[in-house]
Amino acid sequence: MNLSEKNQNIGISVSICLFCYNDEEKKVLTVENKDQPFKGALILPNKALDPNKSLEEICSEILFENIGNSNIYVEQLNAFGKVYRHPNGRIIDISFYGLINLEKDKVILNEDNGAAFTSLESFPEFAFDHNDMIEMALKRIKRRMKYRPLGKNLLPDQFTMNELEGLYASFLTKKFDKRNFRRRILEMNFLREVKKVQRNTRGRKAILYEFDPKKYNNYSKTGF
Amino acid sequence: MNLSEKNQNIGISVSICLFCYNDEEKKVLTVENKDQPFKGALILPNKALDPNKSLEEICSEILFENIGNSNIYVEQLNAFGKVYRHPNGRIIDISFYGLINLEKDKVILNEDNGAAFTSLESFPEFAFDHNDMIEMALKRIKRRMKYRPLGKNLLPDQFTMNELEGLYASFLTKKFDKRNFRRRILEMNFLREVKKVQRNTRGRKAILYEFDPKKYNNYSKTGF
DNA sequence: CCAAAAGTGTTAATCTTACACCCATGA
DNA sequence: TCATGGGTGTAAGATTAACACTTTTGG
Repeated sequence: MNLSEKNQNIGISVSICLFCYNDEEKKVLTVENKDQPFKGALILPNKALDPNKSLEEICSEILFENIGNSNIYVEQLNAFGKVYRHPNGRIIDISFYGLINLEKDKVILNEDNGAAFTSLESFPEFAFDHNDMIEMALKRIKRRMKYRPLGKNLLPDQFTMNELEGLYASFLTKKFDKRNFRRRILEMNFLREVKKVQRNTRGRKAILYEFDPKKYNNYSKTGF
Repeated sequence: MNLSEKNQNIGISVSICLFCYNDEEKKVLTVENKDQPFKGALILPNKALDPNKSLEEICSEILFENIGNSNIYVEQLNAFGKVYRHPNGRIIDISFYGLINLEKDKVILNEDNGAAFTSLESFPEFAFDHNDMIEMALKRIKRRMKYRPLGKNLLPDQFTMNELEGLYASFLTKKFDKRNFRRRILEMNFLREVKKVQRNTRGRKAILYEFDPKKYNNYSKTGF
């Protein structure tokens, strides 16, 4: 392939499925579509690729523009390239997904863009093929959880075992047995007990845990 | 994003890691690079994306041009998009991987392109980032094998248990215990015993098996 | 008859699953 | 004191892993 072949008149956009876990629900960062077609529709934040920037740089820009924080780890999901996926012409979308915690990670939602974290419990409808992207991202996370720990990016620094269980239940869409869950997670040995003060809540106070960064990262890289 | 943003002067290419399993080795389809830079170097077959064709259509064309057969199932691997990955300018490569059997699938290697199946046992060096692509594809296959059966596309219609074991050992880069392997595979119940005539070979004749298409396909879709 | 490759079972250890009650706290 | 949510152990069943010899066949 040489330079003359480069000018193919195909657009490339980058989009991000950024998930958080809040109020015991999983949510995704959405913006309001500003252009035709589907003006006003719910879409994933996205941006045209700049020839001089890497895919990851564009991700950072998307994040900065919509939540005022670009320091979020993302992974590539898929290139969506159907000929007729975008009514305005041929646009290939390279999508990424990432995870965030709304307390730990500073987030300032860009109101001009209609940026918001939208709950997925009620199956919102997105324009274009953005529903497919979200579905694929959730599948990918689900699969990934069988190999690697999840939670560091989604939970606050300290959390209870029940919060972690809720997170797992939500992303794996399955219920756990409290005792078995607790045992299995603790056996993996990437959690550290902190102290016994939990925020004011009814009932018995829960033990707080935090991730042991070294062990968590090891498992994160190499899998269980 | 509107049409005016489309002309970004970024090239898009599609490339394929097409694996086969032959002579008890895994091999990948390679061609000779015809252009500068790295003229003559070993590369993966690839082609510029045409604005009016889907990614999958381009895959078919690549396959047809290099092995004379476009009827090969491929899956998307990754978009490789580093700014400096290609010395001639900004080219995003969307890579796919697929599996083939050289007896079952008619293959006519395009000699003009230097098309060949190159063994991976000796760790050949490729130009550009094509080594990364192969490595990622092999990792992907490895991971996939934990959920889904492998073999239908790689083996002849009828095969022995030892051939299947060799294939698994090769792609998972680990040795198996004959007895345990046999038991586990048979328990999964997607194999059918055929008859006891095996091609002339030293030693005892082996039982031939074939995949039960329905059960194999079910597992292939839904995983174990 | 022997070299080469195919085929075959059992046991111990580990992992998974199911299951129900007591504990600490704040209102 | 009671309602709320947190915390705990065990046993049966399933799965996995380790292990070595016999069978069939062609040369």
